[in-house]
Formats: sequence, C-alpha cells, structure tokens
Amino acid sequence: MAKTVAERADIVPVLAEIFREHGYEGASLATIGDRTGLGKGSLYHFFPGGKEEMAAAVLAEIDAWFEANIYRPLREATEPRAAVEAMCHSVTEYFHSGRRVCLVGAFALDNVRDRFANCIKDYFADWQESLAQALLRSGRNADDAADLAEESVSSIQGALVLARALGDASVFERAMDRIERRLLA
Amino acid sequence: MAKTVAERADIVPVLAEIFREHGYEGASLATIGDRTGLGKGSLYHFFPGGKEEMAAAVLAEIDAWFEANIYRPLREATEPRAAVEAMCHSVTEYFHSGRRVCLVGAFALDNVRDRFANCIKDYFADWQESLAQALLRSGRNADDAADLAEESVSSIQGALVLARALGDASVFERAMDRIERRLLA
DNA sequence: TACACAATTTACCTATTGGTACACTAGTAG
DNA sequence: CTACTAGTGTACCAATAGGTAAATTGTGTA
Repeated sequence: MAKTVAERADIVPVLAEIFREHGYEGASLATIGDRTGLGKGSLYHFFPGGKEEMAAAVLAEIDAWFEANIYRPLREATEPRAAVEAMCHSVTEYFHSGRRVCLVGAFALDNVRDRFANCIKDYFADWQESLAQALLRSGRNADDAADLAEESVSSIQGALVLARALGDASVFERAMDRIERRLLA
Repeated sequence: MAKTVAERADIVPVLAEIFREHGYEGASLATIGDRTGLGKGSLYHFFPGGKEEMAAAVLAEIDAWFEANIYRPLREATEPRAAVEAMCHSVTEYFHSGRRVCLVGAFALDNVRDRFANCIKDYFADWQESLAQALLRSGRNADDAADLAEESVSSIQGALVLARALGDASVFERAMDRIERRLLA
C-alpha cells in the first residue's frame, strides 16, 4: 500500500494551480483530492480549516514569493533602475507571458474578495509601494513615483485580463514592454 | 394570489447584478430565485437552458448596451475626439467609478471563460476596434491607433481590478483621467 | 363565454457539495 | 519491543446544487 507521505509545502503550489484554473467556488474538494492525490483525511489533516484555509495558505505563499522576488529587491536595490527592469522580467516569467492568471486579481473580482480582503489589499498595496520607492530613488519626485507605480500595477492586471479574454499572449507582452519603457523613461 | 407577470427584459438586469456580485458558480438558483422574486418554474420558462442561458442573456444585453452606447458612437462619430471624450464619461458612469465590476472581465478570469469565450472575446475586440477607428479618424496612424486602443481597454480593466482590490474608487478615477488625457493628446 | 397559452406554483429528483468521525498504518523515539 | 504520532483511507452526513414534471392560474382574443 503506497503510503507516500506528503508535506504541506508540496501541496500548496498544487492548490494554487487548482484555484487559478477553477476559482474559489469552482474548486471542489473532489477536484482538489484528485489533483493533489490526497484524500479528505489528509487534506483536513493539513488544513483543518478546510477550503478557506487552503486558499489562505495559497495567498500567503504568493505573498511570500512576491515579497522575496519582487518587493524586497525593489525596496533594497542599490541600483533602482536595474531592479525595475528585473521586476518586469520576473513578472513576465511568473505570469507565463499572460497565459497564467493572477489569482489575487481573480479573487479581487470574485465574491470571495470580502473573505480575503486584507491579503488582496496588501498584495497590491505592497507592490505599488515598493515600486514607488524604487522609482523615487531612481530620481523621480514622490507624486510621479506613486502615480507611475499605481498605473503600472494596474496595467499589469488589465493586460492579464485582456490577454486571457482574447486568448492572445502577445497582448500581455506588448503591455509589459510599454510599462517597462515608461518606468525607465 | 399575486400573479405579477414578469418579462424576460425585466429579469436580465437583475441577473446581471447577481452574477456581478456572486460570479457564475457563486450565483445559485436559490439566490437567483430570491432576488428576482421568481420561482424555478418561471425561471426555466424564460430560460429553458438554465443558468447558462441566463448568463448568455446577460452577456448579450451587456454587448448590446456597449454596442449602442460606446462602440457605434465611436465608429460613426463625425467628431471623433468628442466621441472619445464621451466614451470616457460613459465608461466612468457605467462602472460607477470603479465600484461596479466588469462582468465580462470577471468571466474572463474565471473558468467559465471557455463556455463564453466568443462573447468575451468579441466584447473586448469590438471595443478595441471601434476605439482604434475613432483614433484613426482623429488623425493618428493605424499602428498608433491600434496600440493606444489596446492599451486603453486593458487599462480600464486593470483599474477595475485594482480599485476593487484596494476598495478605493479614486484609483479608477485617476486611471480614467490618465486614459482620457492620453487618448486626446 | 370559452379557448388557448403565457406565466406560476409546488413537489420532487439525483448528484454533489463541504465537512466530520474514526479506525488504521507506518515510521520513530525511548 | 513498545508507545506515540504524523499521515492516510473509508464511510458517512446534512445541506444544497441544478434541473424536471405537472397541475394550476390568470388573461387577452375570438
């Protein structure tokens, strides 16, 4: 009998992909069980809070990833312009050039927004603030930096929506080019 | 016994609001029954295809509204710059300054995207094309017009996501100002 | 006045939902 | 060798899901 012991850390990325594909309501425990290869027993062992805790864990991991790979580099870069450039490339890679949905953005439009309002808000607020900080240190004034950061974060989300709606990844790539050009101008 | 006869045309806007609030999967027939004040019998009388037909009807009505109020004016305007300006105002009003979600955008991020792929695609393609046409006739070259139109449509969606995520309508208003300025530059 | 038909109510159906209870297995520490 | 524990599998649960069937109501028209 295969006992193949699992770990929480291995499950969360799978959960993330499931929520991305099906949304919160659309991701049933049956689907989750199939895709993770875990029975309900194991699932509720790792996530006693059920689906809600699973989604929270996914959001926490996403936040940790962005903190480590996007926000902190932007905040702490000695070379802010290079950090901005690096952000653009990381983002393009992370979202598979627009073929991958932003789970936080999707949750924001869904009715689960209320349940995870804080996570969702922080995700975008942190992004905007860290980017604004890098722009500030690259020589812009505070107002321009804040405005440009807000526009960029917003545009990335819009490009993800449009790319997916049109089924055309090039929409996202064009948007990222525009954003990078404008950030470095 | 109150018989209060209903009409399909009266129901669709209510359905639209329900789908906006709860998403496709999240909008149960129970909720729909409550909010419309109609039993399942009436609902299936008007929409024999069930939930899917209800959503399709909503998307069709949205498309018709945009065709009449946004796309056609852009395409047929004798004064294209004024039409672009009018579009910006209509859009701001339609989305309640970012407090109201774009159902088509939300569906695009959801897993129901596949089911309504054509509607969703057309909505954005038509918007982009009609806007590009107005820009073209306002004196821009074809490439600039197409690019700027794509960027604008994309930015509107992004602004809706971000405004809702942050619970801050001013994000949307700033975005619309930027877009209008750039379109009329 | 009676017919036809649109609209509605009510009752019912099966599958699935998220969640619980609990017995069980396999390592591991003493 | 034994006791403990993290992880697993199975069976079960009430509630709800979307959907169906048919009897009933009212209303405009001939």
